[in-house]
Amino acid sequence: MQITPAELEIMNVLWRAPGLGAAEIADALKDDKSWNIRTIKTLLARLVEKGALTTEQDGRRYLYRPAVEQGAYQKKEAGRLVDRLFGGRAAPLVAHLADARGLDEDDIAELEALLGKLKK
Amino acid sequence: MQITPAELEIMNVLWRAPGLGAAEIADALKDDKSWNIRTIKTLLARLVEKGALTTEQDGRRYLYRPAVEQGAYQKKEAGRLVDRLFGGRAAPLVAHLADARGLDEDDIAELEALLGKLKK
DNA sequence: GCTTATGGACTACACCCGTAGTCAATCTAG
DNA sequence: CTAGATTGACTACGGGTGTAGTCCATAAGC
Repeated sequence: MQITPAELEIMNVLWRAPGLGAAEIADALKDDKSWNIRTIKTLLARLVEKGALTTEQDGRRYLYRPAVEQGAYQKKEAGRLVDRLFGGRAAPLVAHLADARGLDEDDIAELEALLGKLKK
Repeated sequence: MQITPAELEIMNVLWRAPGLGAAEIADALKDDKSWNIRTIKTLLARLVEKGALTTEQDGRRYLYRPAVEQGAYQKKEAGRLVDRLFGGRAAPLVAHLADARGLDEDDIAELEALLGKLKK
């Protein structure tokens, strides 16, 4: 199930707030993307068609909610990136992230906890 | 400078061994991808056109070498993924990677060293 | 009640991408 | 020297993707 970058914007909204209608999604996105409502409806239709969203009739309109778990999707995509760019090794990716964007205190603490658990 | 997945396969070869000709690249890829030499040449032409490769004439053929650093490209793409999928936070990505693919001893050691340095 | 806004369904269209094919020139094996 | 292989340049083409437009039915404002 391939989700394109534009479609992902929609998914991100619905993962945060499942069960919105097209107009509400448009509203949630209006600050970041200047998308015509038609565009959003096209993306919604494609996502439904490819099984990434389910619909529920609500009067004259549909309410949309994700049919795929955000975590599962993130995991799959992260794995793909690591394979494509880093030959499957995760550590260099983390090093790059640390360098490019900097990890803050919380990130570092979180990672340390994670490593501790992994070493167990 | 957008590099597509297919183009990235070429870049990966040239990052490892800059200065190859089309036929040599085809040879380096023949085990993983069953690409026609035409396909490879098309990808090379597109990469040159978008400035990701430089060429050097060598008799009747070209030798290709990357015009972008692998590290810089990796960094940019890693950042894009984190933004698109994780709202900019790196730690959840690492958690996913650890979960999905498992980090081995070396990875863990590497990350610990990295965190140590970051905490400085 | 008429007009206008809104909903979903279907259609459009240009550009990108993967995957080659054609062509003309040139190199190479016999 | 001739026939085939190889090279880069250009062309092709179907499916995916971003970005809407059209159509028809219905809801809502006046």
